[in-house]
Amino acid sequence: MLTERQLFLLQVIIDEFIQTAQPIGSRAISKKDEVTFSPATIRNEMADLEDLGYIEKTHSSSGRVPSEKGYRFYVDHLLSPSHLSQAELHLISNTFENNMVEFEQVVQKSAKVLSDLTNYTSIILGPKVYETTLKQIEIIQLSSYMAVAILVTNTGHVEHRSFSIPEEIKPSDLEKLVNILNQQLRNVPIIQLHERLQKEITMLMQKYVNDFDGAYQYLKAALFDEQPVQLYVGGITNILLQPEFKDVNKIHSLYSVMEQENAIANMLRSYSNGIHVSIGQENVMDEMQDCSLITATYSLGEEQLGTIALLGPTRMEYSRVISLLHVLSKRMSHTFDSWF
Amino acid sequence: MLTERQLFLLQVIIDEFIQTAQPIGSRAISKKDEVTFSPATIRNEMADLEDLGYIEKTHSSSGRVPSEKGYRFYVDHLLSPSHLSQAELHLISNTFENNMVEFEQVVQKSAKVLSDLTNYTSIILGPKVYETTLKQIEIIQLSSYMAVAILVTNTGHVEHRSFSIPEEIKPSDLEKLVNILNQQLRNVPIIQLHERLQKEITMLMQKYVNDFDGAYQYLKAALFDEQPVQLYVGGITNILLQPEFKDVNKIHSLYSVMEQENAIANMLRSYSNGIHVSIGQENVMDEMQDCSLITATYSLGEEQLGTIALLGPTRMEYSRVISLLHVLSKRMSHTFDSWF
DNA sequence: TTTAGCACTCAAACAACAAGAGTGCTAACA
DNA sequence: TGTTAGCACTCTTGTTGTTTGAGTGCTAAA
Repeated sequence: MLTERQLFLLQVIIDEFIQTAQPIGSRAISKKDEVTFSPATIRNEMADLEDLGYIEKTHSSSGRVPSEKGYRFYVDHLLSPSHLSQAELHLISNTFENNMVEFEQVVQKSAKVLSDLTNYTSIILGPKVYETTLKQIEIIQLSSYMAVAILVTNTGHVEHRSFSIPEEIKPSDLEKLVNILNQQLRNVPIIQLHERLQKEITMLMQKYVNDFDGAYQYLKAALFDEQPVQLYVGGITNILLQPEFKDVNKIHSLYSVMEQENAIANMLRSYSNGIHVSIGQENVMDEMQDCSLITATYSLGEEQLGTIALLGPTRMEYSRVISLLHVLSKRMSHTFDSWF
Repeated sequence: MLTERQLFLLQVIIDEFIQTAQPIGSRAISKKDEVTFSPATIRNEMADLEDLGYIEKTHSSSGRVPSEKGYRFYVDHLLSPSHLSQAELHLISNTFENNMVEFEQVVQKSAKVLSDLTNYTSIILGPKVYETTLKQIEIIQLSSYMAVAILVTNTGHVEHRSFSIPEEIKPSDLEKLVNILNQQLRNVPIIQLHERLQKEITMLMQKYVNDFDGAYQYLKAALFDEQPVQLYVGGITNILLQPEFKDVNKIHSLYSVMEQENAIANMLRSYSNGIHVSIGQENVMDEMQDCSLITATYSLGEEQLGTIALLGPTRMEYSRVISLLHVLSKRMSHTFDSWF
């Protein structure tokens, strides 16, 4: 168990290191106003904290630096909730007052405001469409052999896909098909579309639509193939401002993994409700083991829609970032709720 | 005027430097099989080439490095068209044989194949929608106070925008409005939409639709506000592999400017038909003055649609990149032509 | 005109050294 | 018994000097 004084010193060391990125020495600590005891005492305590694994030396006669275990303890036990400044709250409010009416817009602006306020990199996983329901399907013919299929969900999400129409299929067939699809599938959850289509509607359609099989084959690919994940990244260059990323190789490996949107998306999806902090080696992705990742979720009603995250060095302003994510995820959820 | 031998030496120096990124000395050149004269002779010639400004020394006793004037001369007069390898052509063919049916898909895959083949960064400006014509407008009501407007062009491009409906407007009004819009505006070039709407149709609409002014105000914002530019970037991390970008500050300034999509898009738009090479200081953007940018255009019929570009260090494989852009821009144009 | 020879220059790598920040330990102190 | 002053020791950082090697320019001979 740590003594009061050790807790205090650990907090001072981590707070200081987060600000300066420099190893902290006993003399520097003793100079602080809040500190009443001498460098020698501090050295003794620091030796103990080091034995316990909370801080480390970069070399045998250097000052101390928080270890990952130290950050973990700090996040779990020492964090005082930081209150955001008026200016920060104002900036967030401004972003959301801008009368936004689209998911994409909200998510994109949130990513921007997060990265602007923190100087870290924000990653937001766009709202998943699975739980939404179908509002309408449209097929619009562009030429005799091309058409675009459009699918609208109850949340105003629009998917579209162009496809080529085989010659055998007449426009009238296509029209009938769309009518049937809309009649039968309206308000069906997107995730059930494919199944419902195969089980219940195939028979019906074959009866009314000539060459249903041909049409269906094309339409299926156009409408129900899996859609690309939507990942919004803000302030990717902020990483370059951090002194821990002076090395081009580090930057390269981190940026490379950021390009793999699917992997990032899956990783983000794996976090449940609430705020999660992954420090250094705790991260699943190897390339992020010099970083900390803080995640939160946003939702529509009870339904968790997506994840917002901030990526920075392990020397992160945990307190501020957590408060910010808290405010922003609430704000996003609130905005979405207000629409429906 | 340069002598034959000077031309030859300039070519050798630039070719060699493009491969190695190291200053080239007289001895290294003399060792090449094609070179029959001695290091001393080469030194004399190099001194002349330096006086003329085509090559430079990095310090007083170093080997020579091409100057920007040297690259410019190389590109204008010395470039031998490189023939692409079977493997390269194959990779491009594979990309395009994948039965693509959408602009976005073609552009995105092209960006990827370009960056993969070159290890530079590809930037593609998405097809402009101005010259396309309106195929159809749809308005789909999501709830009593929200709707999504969808606009489809003859090229299968889909724009959509959610908007909130003021209470005064009845669904029936909305429906009438859409009908009139479709009747009057079908096949009108997108760029003329706004003007046509104001000049010719306002009167008609006011007659049939209650509270037209209210509805129009909302719809206008939803449909006709300027759309965000579409910029596709491939292989942004490739820049980090180049030895000239070991410095984090350089990377930061370049990446920062790449984030300003509008500025990049405008810059790319300013290039006319054909292939253009901007070397170092020739670039309009300050942040790119250590880079070379090579641009080409793609089109639909006679209509220039967009720009594809490659960004790399001034020490770029000009010959190969130009050949590649040539092939790819043709291939893209061809694909689009085949659709319409 | 070309080339061999040679003196000269500069960057890069390395060692030696001083300064400074910080530590651990011991002994004295409250 | 916990705290602190004092001191020897360690390691990084910055400076300076040296060596090595690649490359140049110039001169004189072929």
